[in-house]
Amino acid sequence: MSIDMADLRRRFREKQYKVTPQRQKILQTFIDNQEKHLSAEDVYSLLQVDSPDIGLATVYRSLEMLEKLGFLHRIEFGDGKSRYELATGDSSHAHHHLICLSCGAVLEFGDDLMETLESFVSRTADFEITDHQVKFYGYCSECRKRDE
Amino acid sequence: MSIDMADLRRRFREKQYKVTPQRQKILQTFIDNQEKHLSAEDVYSLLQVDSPDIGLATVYRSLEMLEKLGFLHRIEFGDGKSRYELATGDSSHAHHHLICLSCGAVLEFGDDLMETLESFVSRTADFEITDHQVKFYGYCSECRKRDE
DNA sequence: TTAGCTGCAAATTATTTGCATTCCG
DNA sequence: CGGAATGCAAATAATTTGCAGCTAA
Repeated sequence: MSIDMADLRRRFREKQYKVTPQRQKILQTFIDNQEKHLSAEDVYSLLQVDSPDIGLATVYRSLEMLEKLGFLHRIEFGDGKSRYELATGDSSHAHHHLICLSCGAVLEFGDDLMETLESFVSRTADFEITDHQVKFYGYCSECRKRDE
Repeated sequence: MSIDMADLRRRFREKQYKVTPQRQKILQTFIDNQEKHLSAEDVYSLLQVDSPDIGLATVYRSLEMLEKLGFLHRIEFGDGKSRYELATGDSSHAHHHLICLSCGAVLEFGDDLMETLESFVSRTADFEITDHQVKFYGYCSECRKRDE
């Protein structure tokens, strides 16, 4: 169910894109950091250790293409930079975030009610939905405990 | 149910903020453009006509404070710039967008199922939800008609 | 009066682009 | 080999900040 390098090779061939070591390492970075929401700069820093030769511009270009090919999903938390996460098969469809207005923590959660809402919207608005993104803002238990 | 200048005056007094003509005009711009999602640059341009003396930095600073006070909501469509919309009383709580991946159109829709989802999440994740934002990506009827 | 605002310009930050060089297929 | 991809540096674009002068309370 998860993405691997074989997928990458296959999908790239289809689209005539070249499988370069840079692109593989960038995708690998996401595979190795499943739970994180990495910005271009984050990916660049993580890669510096093993591949100090890779350029930031290449990271940007690769993130864009990996998103177009469906390997990654872009998310905006409103902090001025785009972040990406691995589009893991089925669940790629639902990435919901709980954003704490106090400490800025980003928690994840999965759900199923979304399916209901989605079909409702699709029917009501005559709009073919292919993906969705939900963000809930509020206060996490930690902060509530601390501030009460 | 909608926000007006009297609200602004009242809320500003509470927080010791000054009611300047610039701030009033910026809020007025949103009142006059209810259905739009305005970026800082958009607001600045709209104001140039009647108030060419207002600075872009002031627009940025005002948008930030108006959001903090709850007059505006910030939304990110992933196009590199932040946008704002009037936080209209109750319904401020729900701003859902249908974003067409083909033409980029942003349609709005309101719903009630969200309430259900919200209470579910709140219970499951021990997170006090104060606001949420939902984005559905897909294809609008126009584009589907054209491209089929 | 005076702390808070404003406009302007300069500084930052994220992202994009031009181009000579390198490399996958 | 040849077009696509890369690295670097320069260019953009959005947003922020420093500061001297203005103004609402």
